Amino acid sequence: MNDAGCAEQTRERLIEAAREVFSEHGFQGATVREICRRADANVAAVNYHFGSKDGLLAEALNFNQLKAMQAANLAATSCAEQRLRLFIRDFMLMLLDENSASRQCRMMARELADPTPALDKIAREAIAPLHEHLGALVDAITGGTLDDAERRRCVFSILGQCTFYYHGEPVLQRLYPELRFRRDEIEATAAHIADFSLAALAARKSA
Amino acid sequence: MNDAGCAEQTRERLIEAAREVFSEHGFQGATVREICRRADANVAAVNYHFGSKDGLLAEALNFNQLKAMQAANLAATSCAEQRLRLFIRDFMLMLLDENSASRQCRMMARELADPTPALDKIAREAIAPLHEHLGALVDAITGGTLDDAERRRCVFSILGQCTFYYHGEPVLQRLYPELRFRRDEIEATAAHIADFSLAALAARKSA
DNA sequence: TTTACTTTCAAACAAGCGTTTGATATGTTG
DNA sequence: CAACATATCAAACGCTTGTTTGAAAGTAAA
Repeated sequence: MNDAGCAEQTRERLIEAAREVFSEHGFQGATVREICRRADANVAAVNYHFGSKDGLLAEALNFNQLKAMQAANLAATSCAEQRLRLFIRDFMLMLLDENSASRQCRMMARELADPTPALDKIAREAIAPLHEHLGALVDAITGGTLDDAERRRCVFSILGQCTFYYHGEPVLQRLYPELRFRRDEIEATAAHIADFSLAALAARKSA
Repeated sequence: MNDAGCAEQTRERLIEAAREVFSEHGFQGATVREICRRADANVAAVNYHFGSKDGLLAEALNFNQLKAMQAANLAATSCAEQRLRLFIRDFMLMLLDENSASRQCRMMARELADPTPALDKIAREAIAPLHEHLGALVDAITGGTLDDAERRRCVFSILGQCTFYYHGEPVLQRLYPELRFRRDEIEATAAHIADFSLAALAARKSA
């Protein structure tokens, strides 16, 4: 063991600080020095404990909340339509609610447009299951009448509506300064996206 | 005047190269040296002609194509539904078609998630009119039955579906390597988004 | 030609980055 | 105790970044 830090604690503090900084500034924009400053650790600590900034990112990635969301949604006994509603709500809260413990997931969204060494892992372990889950929901709602390309496009339409609020936040804040994403606004937005998407899927079903 | 460069030509080459590099790597990711290399100019040329990298970005921004798109759409005599179809098609081609002369617009999309000194100008001069144009279309399609918040959310739903393919491209390439956004695929995608959105708006109308 | 102005260029600058080093202190093990 | 491994730290390294400098080359006006 060591002094006050008590060994393993520095590692944990670094991971937590990394999740903060990565989610705020993205991988490129985040600096090792800033992470260490927030973790009250020396600059060399990152390379000592994780080998590199890349290694820290890999350790900081955590898909547990996303997996838990999907598991809970699968376990729900509601109909497919209602499960889509719930899923969109949970997903939007994860993306937008400042108070939720979702920093480790927001890190992902940050990197989507700007590949990092960890994007392969993110795509494989987090986003692919997300697409599959939504694809199954779309199939259940439309009665399995869509071919692969159509189902995929429907999944993209739903995800696109959700992630728009995340990616476009800086612009939305400028254009609509009065728009604040408090919990009730997030839920209303999620309800809109669910309504919008279910109406569109219902049209697919009858067609 | 000067030697071969003929004065003003260096400025123009720098702007053109800047549009290329900014649209490929974003403002942060782009380097002055890379821009000057492509423009066959000295590193100091950017600061001589534009004062700074920021100044170059401001000069390189160009919303003409976006404005032309909206003007053409306004001039169309079709019904609102058809005009939304056309608009989504044009917008998607602008965002995704490598062969179109749309680099100056793709620069914008790059910056949306990562504010730069020029984001205020982009939001004010390019994105706000875009939102207004789509809002008017949504109003025409739904018969003006929506309140401000609902209309805005419908606009966001449409824009979100479109920009998803742009922002998520690196991930989509990893998950669906066979997916190539050639012109026909872009048009099919645009048709899907229009179908999806019009079905959802039709449900709003009757409600 | 001389003078003044514009433009280009190689070189350097200061700052920030991720990373490495070598010393130092601490705890564990023989 | 001595020997060893672990963890931290200040300092520096090597590199890249945007920017600045001062000289050189060209053109234009006096």
